[in-house]
Amino acid sequence: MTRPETARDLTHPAREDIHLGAVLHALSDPSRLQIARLLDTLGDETSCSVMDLEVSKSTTTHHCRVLREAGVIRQRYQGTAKLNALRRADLDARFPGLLDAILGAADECLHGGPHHR
Amino acid sequence: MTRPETARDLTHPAREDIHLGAVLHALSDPSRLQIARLLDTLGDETSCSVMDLEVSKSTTTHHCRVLREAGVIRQRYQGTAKLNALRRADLDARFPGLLDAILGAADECLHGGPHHR
DNA sequence: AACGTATCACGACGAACATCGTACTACGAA
DNA sequence: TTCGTAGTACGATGTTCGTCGTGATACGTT
Repeated sequence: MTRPETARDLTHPAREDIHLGAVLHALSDPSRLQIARLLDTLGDETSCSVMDLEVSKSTTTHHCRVLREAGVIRQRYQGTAKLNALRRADLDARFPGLLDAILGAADECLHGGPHHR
Repeated sequence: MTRPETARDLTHPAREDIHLGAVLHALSDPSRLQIARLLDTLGDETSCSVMDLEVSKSTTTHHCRVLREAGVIRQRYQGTAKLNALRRADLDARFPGLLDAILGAADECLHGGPHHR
């Protein structure tokens, strides 16, 4: 039956409406940065459920929403699952080098040095 | 009271103690991003007072403090003035390409819009 | 249709943040 | 020493954020 289209609409900002401040803020949270890293390593068809974050399910949903509204990821439904993908092409076009620098820095940060935890 | 020599001690994180999340969060604020851009264009000996931000003096002080504690800028006193400098060498060493990507994106962001200049 | 699974929307709550004004300190010059 | 300038510290306030639990929704399978 035709559902009232209000339910599963996912709004994404257009490429030119992606704002630097929003992207930086979105990726400044450790959970969200990890989501971005996961999507970068696991590929473009990663469901929310496979991300094993240290927060609850609803919080994960919230973080994915923030990332989507900032233009960092794209989300689409496939059955009961929601697949997430980095908007690499859009981000690279709008902010060249930014995504690579941040993801590279995150890798460096997490297992590159003798830092505590 | 146990006041050390002067109240003008400025604590900076060591290069290894600069954290990506703190840097991204610091630069996600428009005022702080602008401060970083000013320091990038005006050079390493820029006083707080020449930054003409749309916020009050005490708020500017606060933003500079956040940037310093995140490791983005270095501050030192010279007489009554406090000079600010980007910690470009430290940031480039720790997060290669990050600062350039962010500053470049900020320029793109501000000059690409439908505004003058 | 009924059920189970995956996900979301909503509301709540404490923590963190951005902002301000005022009172204060430090330094150089008169 | 007195004064003016540059910047700080502190407290207050309204806002945003991160987190959670609960109830609802959509989809595939039975």
